[in-house]
Amino acid sequence: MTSDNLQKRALLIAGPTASGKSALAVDLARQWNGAIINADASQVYGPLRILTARPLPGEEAAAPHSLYGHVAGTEHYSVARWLADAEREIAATWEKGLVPIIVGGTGLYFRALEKGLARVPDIPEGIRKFWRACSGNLHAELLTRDPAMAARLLPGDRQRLTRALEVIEGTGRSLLDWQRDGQAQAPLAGASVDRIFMEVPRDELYLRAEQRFDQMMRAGALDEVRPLAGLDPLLPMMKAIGVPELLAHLKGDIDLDAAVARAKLATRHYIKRQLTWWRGQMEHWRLREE
RNA sequence: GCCCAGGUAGCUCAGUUGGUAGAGCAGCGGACUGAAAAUCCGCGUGUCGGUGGUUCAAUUCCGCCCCUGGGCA
Repeated sequence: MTSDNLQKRALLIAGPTASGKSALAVDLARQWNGAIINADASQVYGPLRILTARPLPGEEAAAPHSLYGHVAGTEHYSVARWLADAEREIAATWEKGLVPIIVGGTGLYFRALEKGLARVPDIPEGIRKFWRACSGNLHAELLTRDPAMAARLLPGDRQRLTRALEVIEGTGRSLLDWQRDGQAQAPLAGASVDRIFMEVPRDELYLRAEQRFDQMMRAGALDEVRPLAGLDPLLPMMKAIGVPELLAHLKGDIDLDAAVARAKLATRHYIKRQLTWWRGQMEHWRLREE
């Protein structure tokens, strides 16, 4: 029996943070004979077990889990790396005759999974570092090198301007052209896909997220963050909710209550952005009331 | 009880030499192609504590009352 003879299936579960995705994933993994694959950008980082609400060892034992905590905190993970990892895990899951259940809250990852991602060559490290460190007027720089791309970006959006600049310099072509070339990988093409978006009233979500942060504090979030103090604050892991806030407290800049309040606020803002993403980009998802 | 300082947006406050008011934060809406738990953009009518008076006009000036904080007794 080969996998070609079977209808390939996949289940996608998405939703804002604290909406109960992980628990549902485990339930469905048992029912469907599934294997859970993480689609949450921060949960990939090894050092952040508590603060990213990664599944507990007991939960991980209940069904196969992958792409959780498999990246070092000093690495620059990315959508492209995740997509490659996910593609590999999905294929391996199908090989074993299991149903991949992709669970997470990172909208961009799901977008890449379903619609693919432009195939842009790797940018030399030196070029990436240069633009990330550049403190000048990035929009003006881009305007002279790649006006078409500059026209699509706002002057304040340094992150996207940085990306556009490194691509035009590193490849000699506009990111716009790379994107127009079409999307390369689309691991789920040809598979039968079910999509679930966790629908929870916003007030309820905000409340749960705040309670969950208190639990994280009790579980030792401060100790989890303490060893990270010397790392480059520009590393993606260092921007995970709770990390900058708790580090600021450990440095003595703010008291603990203020740090906790800020982290909770950051979580609410994040939830709001997640809801906006799915409203705008993922209308084809079916809602599930939890 | 007396004196002083305040009572303006959900919160912290600014302001109007009298022509009914605006910042930050919160909140809300939006964008999103290799950092995405990231990065960015947009949205400000509220009995200006209450009530009487002066005035063409009061949130602004005056009287009284209520509330809050501080001080004196």
